[in-house]
Amino acid sequence: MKTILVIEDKKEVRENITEILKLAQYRVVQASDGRQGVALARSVGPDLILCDIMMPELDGYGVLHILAKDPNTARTPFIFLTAKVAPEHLRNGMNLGADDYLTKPIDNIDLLAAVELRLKKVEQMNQPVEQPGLADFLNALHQVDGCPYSTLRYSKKQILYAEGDTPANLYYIRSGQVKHVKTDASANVVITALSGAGDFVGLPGLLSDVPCTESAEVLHNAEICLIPQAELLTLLTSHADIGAYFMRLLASDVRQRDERLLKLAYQPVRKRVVEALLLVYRKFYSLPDDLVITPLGQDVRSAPFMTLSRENWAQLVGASMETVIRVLSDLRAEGMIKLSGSQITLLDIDRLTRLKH
Amino acid sequence: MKTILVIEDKKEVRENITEILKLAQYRVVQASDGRQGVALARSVGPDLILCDIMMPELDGYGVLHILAKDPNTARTPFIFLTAKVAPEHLRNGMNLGADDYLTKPIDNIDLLAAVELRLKKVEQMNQPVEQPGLADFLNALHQVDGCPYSTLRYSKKQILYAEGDTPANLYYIRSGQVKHVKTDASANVVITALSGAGDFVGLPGLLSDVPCTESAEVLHNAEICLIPQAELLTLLTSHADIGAYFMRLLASDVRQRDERLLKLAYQPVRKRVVEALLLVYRKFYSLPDDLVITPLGQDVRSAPFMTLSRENWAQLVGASMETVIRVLSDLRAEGMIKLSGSQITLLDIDRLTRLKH
DNA sequence: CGTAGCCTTGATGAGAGTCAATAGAAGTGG
DNA sequence: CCACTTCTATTGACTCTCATCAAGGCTACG
Repeated sequence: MKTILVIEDKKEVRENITEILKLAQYRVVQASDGRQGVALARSVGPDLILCDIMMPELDGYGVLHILAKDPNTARTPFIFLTAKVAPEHLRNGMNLGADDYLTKPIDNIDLLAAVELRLKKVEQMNQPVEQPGLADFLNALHQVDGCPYSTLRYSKKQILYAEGDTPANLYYIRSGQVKHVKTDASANVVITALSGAGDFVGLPGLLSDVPCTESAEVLHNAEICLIPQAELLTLLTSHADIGAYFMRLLASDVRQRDERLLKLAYQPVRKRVVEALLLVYRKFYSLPDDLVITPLGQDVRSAPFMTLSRENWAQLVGASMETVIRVLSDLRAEGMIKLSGSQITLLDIDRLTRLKH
Repeated sequence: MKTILVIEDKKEVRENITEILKLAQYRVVQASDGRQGVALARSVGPDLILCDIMMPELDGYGVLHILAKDPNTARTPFIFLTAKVAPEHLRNGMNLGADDYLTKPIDNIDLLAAVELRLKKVEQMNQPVEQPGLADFLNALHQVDGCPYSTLRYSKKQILYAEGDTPANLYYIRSGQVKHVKTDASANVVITALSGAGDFVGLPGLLSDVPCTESAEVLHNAEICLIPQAELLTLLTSHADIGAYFMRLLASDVRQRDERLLKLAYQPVRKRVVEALLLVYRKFYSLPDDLVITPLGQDVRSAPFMTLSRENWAQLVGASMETVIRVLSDLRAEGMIKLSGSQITLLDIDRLTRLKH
């Protein structure tokens, strides 16, 4: 129920208005002079204010002037009530920021119409503007031409950002594959994540102010959009849905890493290698039909085999390269995969998936 | 620069108004009848519309009626210009939703004042409401009484949420310690994170719609605020700064996990045990002075030793309990720590920090 | 045709997990 | 308050996975 504050010194008029408003299902708060009106406006926080102009103590102009300065009441629609019909008075009130102006004797219909309209207007204003949201943002990234962000082609082994960099962009992968690696003092490397078409890269780095603690390197020739940090921040603050989307992405990143943490801690290398094979396969070579994104027309699934250096596999598994090679040889001997150079083909995905150890 | 659309059929009046507005540094678009006015309003998207009432083709009421229904123009302030001063006409216009009403002959000062005021009003409305933001949100969580969220006391071993749950709350730890664990099919457990006073727990779980893949368990008696999911979502959409804050938290979570992934993959148990000791010490027992949060008056640093079961240490390190115990015995033999039951005291933090293997 | 960069296989040993038995600590109930 | 149970910590013995070092093969490319 909406609350309306009526500020009017003449009791009769005030109660008459109150009665009508109450009949129309509004909650009404009455003030008999300007000073009291301001106090009530502040304490009650009405949804709309009806205010007489000519009053003792503090007149209507004064009330509006005061309330317009208070951020808590500045947005409340304010309607003047008065007998004055001279144009210059009307101007006076409107130029102070009143939203409407009812002249006495007040017609009931006019009163209710004016009140209802102003309440509706406020409601309308408070609804978030229908801005281009998440969907448009994502679509824009796929525009072949007219994409609002600069798009670059990267070739194998190029670095998007390295540890220690202060990143200036968020990267959106239109096509290609990117690995995120983290290196320690003894030059040990793990691949912390893989990104493919449709993924964003570099978000955690952009959000913390400290320099990157990981680097991103292109695995296969890629086409990547750069979204400047400033632009990203604007998007995030102005579009709640885009913020929510990125938050979900981060949340899922956290989960994926937890998963890997658990596996790394307790599963033998053999199992981890198989998981890595399936991970890469699912990520890059076998998207479910409804998720296939082929912005440039190529069907990623058509790739007959996976190509990743043994070193990369090792970094993904978290084991030495020799060990990974041995496991791969075993799997080949068991007829589950085919190896030819750096190309690996999964021959029996079912068996790999069911593999217990 | 603001754009103003002037809809007026009389060329002389229109150009006069245009001239004045241009002098006042507005961009002006002119329409000579209502139909054209509507078209221009839609294509140009002006910041304010001045519109005559009496016009051929489509009169001012009609223009307002149409534009008020179009979500793209409904928010644009609309000012009527007319010679009509009869109150009922004024009502007519205002009840359609006009924001002001200037009577001809138009006084330049009034025109500029009215235009400026309405533009200012829109700007004011578009500014996000000065709601309590991030700082207030965080403060509210620490209110001993009057905390807007229900606060519960949890005792050791209580579960906040378990794997498979669909979480309904975000948890804020006012005091105490919580561990996040992840379990696999063979009942292996890793602690993926530790949370203490001032941390939020359960964010990733709330953001993805799939059930939890980890669980959270209280380590030491804790006092925890529950923030309902719905409330959180409201906060996130309405307060960009709170959203940004949580995003940063998630980003830092991702980084921490990457860090652990690397260490788990390549560092020997001994090193990992030492890291875990220092991690827990830094997290729970030696906050830098400016970060000590003692909402309930207790100084966490005063704890003389760390208490965590050997099993927990093992899960944190990602190694078997026996192995961890052996490493701890070694460290004791080397004089770096003191063991008495489940209590561990760090005797030589410097040496532990510098330890290479 | 040579060379650099991968990939592969072998031998070896240290690190870390498992199982099992014992020693303390911390509750529990009479 | 003490005996009893139950959990938790510790130590030992054994096994096995996996990293390391080393050497040889394969492939691609100039």
